[in-house]
Amino acid sequence: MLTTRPRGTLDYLPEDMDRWHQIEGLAHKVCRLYGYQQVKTPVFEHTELFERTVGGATDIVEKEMYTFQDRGGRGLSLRAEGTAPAARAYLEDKLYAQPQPTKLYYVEPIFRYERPQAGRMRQHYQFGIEALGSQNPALDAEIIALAMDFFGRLGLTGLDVQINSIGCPKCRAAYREKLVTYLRGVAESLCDDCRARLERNPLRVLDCKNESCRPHLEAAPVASEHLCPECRTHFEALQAYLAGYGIPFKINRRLVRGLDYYTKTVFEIIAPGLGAQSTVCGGGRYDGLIEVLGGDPTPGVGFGLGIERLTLALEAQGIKLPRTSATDVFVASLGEAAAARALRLVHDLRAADIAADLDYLGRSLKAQFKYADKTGAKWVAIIGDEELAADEVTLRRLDTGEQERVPAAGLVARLSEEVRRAAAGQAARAGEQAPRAKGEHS
RNA sequence: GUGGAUGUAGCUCAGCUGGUUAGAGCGCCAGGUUGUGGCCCUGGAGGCCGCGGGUUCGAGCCCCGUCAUUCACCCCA
Repeated sequence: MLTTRPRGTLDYLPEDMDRWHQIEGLAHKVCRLYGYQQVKTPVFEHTELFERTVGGATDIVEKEMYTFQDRGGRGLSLRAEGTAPAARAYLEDKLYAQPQPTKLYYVEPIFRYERPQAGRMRQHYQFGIEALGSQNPALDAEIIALAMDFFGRLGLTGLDVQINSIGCPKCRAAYREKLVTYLRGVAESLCDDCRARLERNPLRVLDCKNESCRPHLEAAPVASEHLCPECRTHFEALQAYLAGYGIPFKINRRLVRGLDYYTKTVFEIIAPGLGAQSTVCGGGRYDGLIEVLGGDPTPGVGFGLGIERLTLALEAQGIKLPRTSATDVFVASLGEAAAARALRLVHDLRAADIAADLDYLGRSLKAQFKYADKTGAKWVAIIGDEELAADEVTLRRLDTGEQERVPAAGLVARLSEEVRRAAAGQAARAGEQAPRAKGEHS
């Protein structure tokens, strides 16, 4: 083999795509229910978009971006994060001139140069939403509710919602000073990483996982207890709204997100059974971001939701989504004349929106049956000499083994009816499932 | 970037203290019925034992390097 897929990337194979389409389809559906509209932005952006918004002192910008120059000498980077491109599009494409607030979503790949591990890929997909133009805490609650609704409809349980507030630039400056003063006092007891972070990004010291730092950080001042009145009111309102949605949550006073643009609300949704990378959804408010990009002050709030981690969570809970891509009918034939007839029949079936397939390997009838069975076909239509003479086909249901002779001319109409009935049954079952899954979270 | 584990058939793995033609189960293909799937039986195809070097009469097994996978740290979805 000449080469393999690059480290930290995944091939999505046919067997994966049913689940993928259903997850993405559900994202489309839930977003429509909540009034969010889809955008697609380029896979690469000018590097400064990420440098200026995410922050130059963050790991993402310092060491994780796929950055390159194009042939015209432009400095570009593969999308390292979802919010900044969406915010850029909002400003550049003047979405602020549309009815407000602007509620957007996307399902797109993100690229970060990291060491791969469970739930971490160099290319991964995020379903993200962004609500721009309102600082109403009800919107912070809405996006959390949307995420939980989405998870609930997939049947996921045991999710843990953690929220915090890191304040606005006003209260954060005062708090930051207080924190740095405290940390300097205990600096000698902290690990090397923390001492370095103390100067560059002191808030991050708080969620250091190093055991030796823990005791010294217990007494450190936390942001949520040093909020200005506006931020405190916002945080309290968010909690009231979440309660109103019936969403259980925990306040995690050490939750600090690593991106510079966050203000006020930050949150994570953690799924059980994922190993070390257990956050399936993370986000928060970014009221200063649009200004950094050169626009008028415009508040915003959003989240990113990792599709690969979601998939791991579904597997951990044994949740299998139904197969949707199988062919409806396999047309088996015996002999050359019958094969020619089968070809025409398949053509007619497909024209009538019935998924039909046939043998291309000259296989025995038995082998054709095995193939039909393994590929998930629901029916096999058999054409042999007898059927050819009578202008009929033998139609067999593979799940029940029921078999009958039907006129060839009536096959399309007959199967159309069956396929429609099956689809209606499936829709009804899906409809029953949703409220029950949703109820498990309230 | 740091640390640990693992690389043998498409998949999951065996392979005794280095010793002749490298095995199993599942999967794939075919046959058992020249008109019928799932179960069963039989047969077949498929492996430069990740790659490169070394030790040895002899290496899948030992040593070194390298690449890849994987888990964890950092950080993130």
